[in-house]
Amino acid sequence: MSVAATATPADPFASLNPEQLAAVEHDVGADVVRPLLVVAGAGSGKTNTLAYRVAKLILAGADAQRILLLTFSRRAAGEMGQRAAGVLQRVLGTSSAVGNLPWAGTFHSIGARLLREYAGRIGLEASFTIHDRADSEDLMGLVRQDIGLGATAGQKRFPLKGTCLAIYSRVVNGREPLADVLQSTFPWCSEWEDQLKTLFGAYVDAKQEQNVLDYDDLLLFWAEMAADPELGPELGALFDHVLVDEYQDTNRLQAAILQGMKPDGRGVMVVGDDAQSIYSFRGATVRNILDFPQQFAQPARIITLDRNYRSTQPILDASNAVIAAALERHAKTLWTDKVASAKPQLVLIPDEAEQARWVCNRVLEQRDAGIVLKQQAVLFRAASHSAALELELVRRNVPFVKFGGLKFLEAAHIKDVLAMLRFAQNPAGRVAGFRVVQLVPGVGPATAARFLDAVAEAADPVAAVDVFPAPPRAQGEWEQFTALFRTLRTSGLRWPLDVELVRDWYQPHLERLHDDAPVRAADLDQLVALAGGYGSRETFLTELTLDPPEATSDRAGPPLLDEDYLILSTIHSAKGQEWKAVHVLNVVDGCIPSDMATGSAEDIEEERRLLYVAMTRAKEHLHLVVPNRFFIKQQAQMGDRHVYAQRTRFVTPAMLKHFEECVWTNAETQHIRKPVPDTVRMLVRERARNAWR
DNA sequence: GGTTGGCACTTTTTT
DNA sequence: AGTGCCAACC
Repeated sequence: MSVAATATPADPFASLNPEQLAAVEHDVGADVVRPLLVVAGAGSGKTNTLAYRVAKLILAGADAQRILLLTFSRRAAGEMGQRAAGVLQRVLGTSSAVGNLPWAGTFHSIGARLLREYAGRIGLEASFTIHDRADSEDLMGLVRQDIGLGATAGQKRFPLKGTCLAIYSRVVNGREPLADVLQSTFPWCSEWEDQLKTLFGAYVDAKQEQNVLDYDDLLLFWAEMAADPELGPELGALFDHVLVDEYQDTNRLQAAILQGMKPDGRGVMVVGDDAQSIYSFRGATVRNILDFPQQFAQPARIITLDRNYRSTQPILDASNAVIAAALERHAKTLWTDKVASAKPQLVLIPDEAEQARWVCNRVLEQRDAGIVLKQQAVLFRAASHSAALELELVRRNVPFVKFGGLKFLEAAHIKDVLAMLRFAQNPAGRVAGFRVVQLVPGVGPATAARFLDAVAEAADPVAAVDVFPAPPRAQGEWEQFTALFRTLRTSGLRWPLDVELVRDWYQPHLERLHDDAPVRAADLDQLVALAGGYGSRETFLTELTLDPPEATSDRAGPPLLDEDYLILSTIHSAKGQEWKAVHVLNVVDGCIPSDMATGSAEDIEEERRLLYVAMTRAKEHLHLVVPNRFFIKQQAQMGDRHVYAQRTRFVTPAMLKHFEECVWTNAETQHIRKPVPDTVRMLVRERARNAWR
């Protein structure tokens, strides 16, 4: 987005500023390409810089097949490839296939691909299936039952399966000893250290026996290969250049992968911004970007991009002020030559219902003023914060698409159908098998376990399924299930026929299990359509778990591409994006920072960065909305329990000069706005909190 | 052995 | 408020 209009078609590189150009041309054509760290502030043309460098490398003779480009999402990878291709096309004047980057993707998807290729060499079946987080939790739960760590082992409750997985994942991704992770992040589970160790050992065994990998394995196995004296260099030699985007959100394991593949750092370039690090809950650490310069045999060159091409100066002033209060950071102050007089607004609103109405009004006003809905976004800390707004939008017929939060793939009926496909793909996988076989009426956990044992022990799964005695209460239904399994295991089935067969088999179960079967059936039709876009069952299953369709829409079906719609998104999912107008909901203590994340100073710092990320998405208009009265979720429909919220602690009184404060009261609700002394507020807040302790 | 009903608990962000 | 877990019933 930073391309100045003055660029001539012949030399698109002329549009870059000196720092960007330095990054793009760094050691191009040199014998040794030294490691490079680009510290790129929000809106500083980071994506462009990466894309231009790729183009420059290819123009200088690099082989596109030997460029590894690691991004945070599939979407980012695609966009980067397209931009690079665009530059090449402008320079070369023709559309050539050179811009096609076969090795662009997320760490996880590239890992999956390498592991399939190298499966034979590392004692892995190439047909492995991949567990998403829910599957991994389920397996953790099964294993926990198996080894007798039921929820009531002893007097106190053993951690829930989700917590167990979170701990395990943290240990793996952070390369930290279990004891340290427990102490720092899960202190209430410390007493279970020994049992957790046993559990994790059994969990790893189970995955191996069942030929499944979880998200963490994709990185872990890759890191192990990279660390191997024989395989590591071989992997490294596949690529001349390794470029990593959003490096501030990588974890120790990912850094180890880089280190293993390119121990001398040759050809390695990473780009990131420590001020935008918001994934520490996933094991990401700012240390990666801070330590990068000294990580390799030779020190890395550092280039800083602090010229912002996105926002107006008043928006930057406010954002800079917020991040300047951070405890530790790479000092860096964004600047721009986009002048504007309007300051960001800090909008004080009586309550959440009014907030929804106000945002809705504002969005429509701005649309009337010429900003299409797609150029406007509403951002929030947690997916549930947009509930009231969604209702209001539906009521007033404003189309929208929501990013983040509940996904298509998490719906029970979708999971059922996918489980059948996964079971056919990998009959050793117990999570998928356990789920589908219990869909047959009369089959419960006990029968399912015996069935899966039989399948696992047999050399030929189809024969084992045929031989297994039909459960007495499941006759008829059982035969249909086994027939489907047999068909799905037949070679030569033309994808995506598989999905249609499963859907047809599932239809009666769907009607039996769900009242809203017609709605769910429509989802399944969508799944079938989606499947057509993939080449095979294996790629479909892999890609779907690694890159799930992220948007959910309350409207039937995905909106057409040329249709206009408002963007609703969690702040996390808004990373890397920009809009002309941005509204941030619930800018109050308890939401930003989230009440869940005020445990440690680091947690709070991350919340501060979160607000910074949200604010720096805005190009022209930024509104922070502060509802004064805040309804507590999770109470009876018409419940009236609420807390009085306060403006987020990240906007201090000293920063107010950067904002235009607006107070908005609706005539109907004015009576609520009697001033409440702070001490009383705190009391109410405390009481409301204590109700949940 | 499977299903159903009652009790207790958590509560964010995601590859 | 919804889910997950356990224990009593069929």
